[in-house]
Amino acid sequence: MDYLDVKVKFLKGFADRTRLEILESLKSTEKTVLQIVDEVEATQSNVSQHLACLKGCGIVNARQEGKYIYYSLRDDQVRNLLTMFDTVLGDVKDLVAACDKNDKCLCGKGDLKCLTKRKKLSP
Amino acid sequence: MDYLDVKVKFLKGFADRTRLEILESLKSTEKTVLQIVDEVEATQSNVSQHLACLKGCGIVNARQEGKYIYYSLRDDQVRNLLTMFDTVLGDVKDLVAACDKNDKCLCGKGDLKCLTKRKKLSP
DNA sequence: CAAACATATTAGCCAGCGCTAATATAAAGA
DNA sequence: TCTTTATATTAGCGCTGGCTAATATGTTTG
Repeated sequence: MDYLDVKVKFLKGFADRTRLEILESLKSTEKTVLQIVDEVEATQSNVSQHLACLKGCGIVNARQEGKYIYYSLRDDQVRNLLTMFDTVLGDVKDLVAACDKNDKCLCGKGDLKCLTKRKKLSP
Repeated sequence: MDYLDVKVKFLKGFADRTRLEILESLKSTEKTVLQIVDEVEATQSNVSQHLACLKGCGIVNARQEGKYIYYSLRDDQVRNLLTMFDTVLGDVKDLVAACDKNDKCLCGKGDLKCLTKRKKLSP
């Protein structure tokens, strides 16, 4: 696993809707798994898996206290990165949102091949 | 497609090895598709697809000049983001690289379920 | 116009990974 | 110890999306 692989893994850590919701909820303060489950639209199992993923990607930390496990953003660098995502998106979000017209991939679930769809619609 | 979907799409744009290589090669100056193909380990078709993707994600710009199309990083915000990735990774890259031991997902190609593998190894 | 060059598009394959449902582990309290 | 509460793990399904190979589109030049 070379440096680029590590970078890809790290970035994939952010590139998921549920994980972004979890990170958003951790921005203010550390939280237990159940607290996160309450704030996010996902099951306990699902949240646990995403937290394991975020931890493995170096994005969050875990701290055990009795029967609770508190998760938090790893450090201020990660917090800054999250903020920067929003800053950069401010400029381009409208362009990026115009999915069906310009591009073909990463359009999210159920919408994969915009081009394919377009062709099938106009025979 | 709400704001979170847009954010996910934008971040997915960065979360691929080939695309990161392309972006790295565009960091210095704008380039044509063939110039990029030369610098990156990928076919022309593959690079074209990734460029379409990066453009749709608002990460790169395209500028036609005669029969050539020059691609470049969208703006300095994107450039800063790329730099910041490396900065943040500096702290955690060793931890993130230790994949097989701690976590189960986003380990890159061919290594998907580390836990499953671990169980199969110890019966 | 035809040939050559540059880039984009398409279909199809298959691995990655997010989700659910069920089960396991672990800590705390009765 | 037995039960309850908190979290983690596993298997398996299904969609996503990256890759290849072939073809199409577009632009320049002879």
